[in-house]
Amino acid sequence: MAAPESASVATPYGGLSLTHSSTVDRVAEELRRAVFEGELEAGTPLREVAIADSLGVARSTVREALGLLVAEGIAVREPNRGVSVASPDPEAITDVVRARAVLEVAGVRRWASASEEAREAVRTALREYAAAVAAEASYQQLNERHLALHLSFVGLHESPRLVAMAETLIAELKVALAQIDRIRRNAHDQAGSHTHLLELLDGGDVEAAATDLEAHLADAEVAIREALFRAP
Amino acid sequence: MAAPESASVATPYGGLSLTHSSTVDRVAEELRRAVFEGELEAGTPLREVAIADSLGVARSTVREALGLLVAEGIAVREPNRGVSVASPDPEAITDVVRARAVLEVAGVRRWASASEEAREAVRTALREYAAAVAAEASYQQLNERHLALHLSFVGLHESPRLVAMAETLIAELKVALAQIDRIRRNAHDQAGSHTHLLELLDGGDVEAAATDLEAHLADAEVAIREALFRAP
DNA sequence: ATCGTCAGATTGTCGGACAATCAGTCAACG
DNA sequence: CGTTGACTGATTGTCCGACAATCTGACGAT
Repeated sequence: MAAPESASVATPYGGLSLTHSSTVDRVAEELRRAVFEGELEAGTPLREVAIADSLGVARSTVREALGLLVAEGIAVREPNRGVSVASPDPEAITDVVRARAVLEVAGVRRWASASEEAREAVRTALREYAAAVAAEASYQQLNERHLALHLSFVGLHESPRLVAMAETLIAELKVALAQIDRIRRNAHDQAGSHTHLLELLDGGDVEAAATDLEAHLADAEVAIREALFRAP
Repeated sequence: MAAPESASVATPYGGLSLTHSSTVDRVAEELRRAVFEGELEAGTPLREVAIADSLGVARSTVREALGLLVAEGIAVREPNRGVSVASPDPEAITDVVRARAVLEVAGVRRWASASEEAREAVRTALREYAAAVAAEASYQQLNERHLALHLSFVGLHESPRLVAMAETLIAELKVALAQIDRIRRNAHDQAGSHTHLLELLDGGDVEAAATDLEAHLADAEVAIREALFRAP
């Protein structure tokens, strides 16, 4: 069903794109990076003026960037008290994991009816994760790949909005993970578990894969909670 | 598990609250209202200065409010071209309905394991919807109650984040519905269908309810699409 | 028909300003 | 001794004015 080209030829410039990076975006990106890499501890207040002249931008610009972080759940704003890095409490962890479980498990259940493209995305995400594990990559690399794999499960829905939601959930989770970065989680012996999951999927046993994933998420939740809230 | 009160008595002020309404919030709320009530057609550009001195506030305040609307999917921002009311295209409708289906159906499937509180919320939502139908309430009233009912399905997850997500999805949908408000959808002969669904749930046949809901959403999608994109 | 160029409008960003609110201190008071 | 009230400094919420960069549309030149 080709769209009727308005006379003349179709333009051959379909493959071009240009990323418009506004100052606000760059500020927000820098703040995200600082949070995810643990430079900014949870609960740290993000002072507008301090950030502004630290980055050489106007306060209004910083304000707008902070609004973005708040919308993404990376930071929280208290009226007249400013915004600070979100400090994950136990309920938040539970809720995020539960929400993720809904999105990811439902995605996995769609495995059979998903597009081959989406399925292939899962496979490559797993490959890259496994490669990072084998190469004993940095903790942050592992995290990144691991979460990307989970995101690819949601991608099986082929719904941009569901993926966007999963992304903000994962962003919130990354704030928590950044806190236990130093504690050096023992995690990431999980590569095998994920491989098993994919085998189940390719073998057609979707239900087993779904329950597997659910168990994995439940495990992850208690692991994170213990690392965070059983502090010395 | 009562929290250990730090000596002395527990404060008897638990039931107090105070809603801090910033100017930004009020501006955003006014804009939402205008969009949902059809005063602002889809695609209408939201000029910062015009809104600013129309409401008697500063431009920066309006900018921040617009940022909120964009984050909620009610409006879209194009770089250097400002923000305008989101104009739903067919893909967006499909995607929103698909995402809703995932959240709502998964919620309904949790009926048995949900808290009695959440289940009761569904029942009262249905009652209020039915009452509105019986009273031949205004089109907007019906819409409001109908969507509240669907939101209560998501509430069965008892996950604040999933509910928040469903709310933004519904907000996006309301923009579309505002467009066909004038066209006076025939809809809302659906009260019976929902009552049937609840009977299935209370009877324990969760699966039947889930497939019912799925069918209902699919119907709604084509209805909306036809009303929107088969213009005279 | 395509390409410069120009004027007008609008956004993106800046800088400064001020009242309102908040956290902390500390003295006064019952 | 615990509560209250007043003071100070810091920070946010909001406003105002300004300017460069960018988009839109028209107009004329090639």
